[in-house]
Amino acid sequence: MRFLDDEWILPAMTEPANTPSPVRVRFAPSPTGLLHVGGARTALFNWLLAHGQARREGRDGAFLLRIEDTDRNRYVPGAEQGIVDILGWFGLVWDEGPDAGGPRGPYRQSERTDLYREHAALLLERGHAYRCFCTPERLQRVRDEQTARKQPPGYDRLCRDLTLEQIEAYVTAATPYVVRFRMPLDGETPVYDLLRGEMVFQNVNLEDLVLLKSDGYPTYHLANVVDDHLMEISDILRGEEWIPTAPVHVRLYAAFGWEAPRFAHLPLILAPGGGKLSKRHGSTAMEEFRAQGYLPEALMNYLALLGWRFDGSTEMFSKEDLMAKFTLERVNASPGTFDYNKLRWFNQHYINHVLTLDDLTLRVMPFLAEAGLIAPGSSSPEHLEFSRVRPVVALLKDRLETLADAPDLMGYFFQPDLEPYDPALLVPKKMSRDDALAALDAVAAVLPDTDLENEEATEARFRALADTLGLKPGSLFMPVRVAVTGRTQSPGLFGTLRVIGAERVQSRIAMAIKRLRAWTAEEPSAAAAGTRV
RNA sequence: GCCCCCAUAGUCUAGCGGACCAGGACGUCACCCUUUCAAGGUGAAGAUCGCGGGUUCGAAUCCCGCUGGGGGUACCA
Repeated sequence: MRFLDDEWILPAMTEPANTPSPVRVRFAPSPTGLLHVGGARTALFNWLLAHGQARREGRDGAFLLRIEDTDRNRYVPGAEQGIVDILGWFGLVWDEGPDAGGPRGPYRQSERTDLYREHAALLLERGHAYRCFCTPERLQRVRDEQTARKQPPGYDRLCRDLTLEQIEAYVTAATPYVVRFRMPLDGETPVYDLLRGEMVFQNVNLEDLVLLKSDGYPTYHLANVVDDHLMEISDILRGEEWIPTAPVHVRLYAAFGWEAPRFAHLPLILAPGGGKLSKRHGSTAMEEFRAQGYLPEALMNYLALLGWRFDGSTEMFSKEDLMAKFTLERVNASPGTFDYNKLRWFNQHYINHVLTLDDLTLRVMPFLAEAGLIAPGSSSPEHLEFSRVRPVVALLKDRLETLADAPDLMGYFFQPDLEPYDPALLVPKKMSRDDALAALDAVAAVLPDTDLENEEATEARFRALADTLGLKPGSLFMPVRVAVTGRTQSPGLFGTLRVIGAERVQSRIAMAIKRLRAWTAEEPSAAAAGTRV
């Protein structure tokens, strides 16, 4: 199907009348620690806007990763790699970044300091910025005094109008200085936000923010504006905490003579009790959720819905669904509370209903290996433990809320012998020790010539046995369950027996009989008697 | 204190002037299924649409005020 010969269609194809403008967005974390879920959601929305919405609309969409490592004091070695790793695990891919490269690099701000210094100099030259020689101590003192007088704290602009002579004196004395932005003293600055519409700020309330620190590194405000312009960012999607300084950024673009990108300030993610989501409430870092056995799919689905909505009733969204349906227009402006419960529900749902058994098995294996239940190895179907783990996962996946639940739930399938358990568990309520013993004896007797592979036949046999003993089926099943698993809760008995295997089933029942006898002899006790009627 | 943002059940939300005595989901409770626990199914409770004024024939939906929650107020991002 080619249109090359269609003369009249050619011009339109080579030179579209209205070239849709490309959408270039960025996620710009600072490498100061682990990636917060809020940051992950910001990254997600950026990515969805560029790779999803923009591309669907026939525009170019690029997602860049930029590392904002301009704070030497908070820099954490290895944090950048951690962020790159976890974003990859989360499922995001970027077109340009410190690792991926790209035409607008470098993508690490510490490698762009010359650029910031040049731009600060430009602003100085044009009178849009000034050198401030105030010491941090003085600034602190000024703030303290203002607070004491119940005045709004802020820089008193002492250095805003120094004379040339004064400046020269400071410079020759090699006094350290910062470069501050010269904000208009009056008037107002409107900021247009894609989610909120126009927000108007009175310039009197805005400060002469520091652009270049005395160590020569830029602050966020300068680096951000310079980079976003140089990297041709079209849309800034960032956290709501940036709203207060957005007007300054707008003024900065104007001072440089640049067109400002569009802004969309994403709503904050709040903690269950209100306030910032912090350690006190539970996990906050993506790395922690990964370690706790959350699936990236579930996390993505949950995080997408925390602030974005498709139609109010659809809730299950795969990555592909989000790509196909996400629109910035449907992002909410109001903050949302992080609901650990709902996240768990999504995780459970993906584990039990979305992932294939093979996939789930592969993901569970590292957790089992970590707990020492299976041999470590690569996560692939070739792993020698795969065929052993798979049937166990099939049996227990419906009660797995996180992958990390696996070791506890599955231990007895992998260990040769059971961990010690309370023999009293072998005797169900309303049953006597002798009844339980009789049941176990009867089962033990029948086991050698029972084919556990045939669940239905085994069940029929056990039911008949219960009937002969005058027991309800459940009363026979429970002692067997406890004998074989060491606990009162397990998957269906016959599937459990099948997977554990005849050999271990027999030895565990024999052991249970032994312990039950011993237990009764040694402890004809009140506690045990009391639990039974 | 000052500046700013936000406001539908405990939580996430649908709703964008009349079809809403407000819909979905998590959570909670009950029942069903059942060999235990889950999962699953069915159903229920839960919202004076934060409050008060307007505008309108009519407001959860528009406007104003208040209250509440949150954010910012660094040579951190």
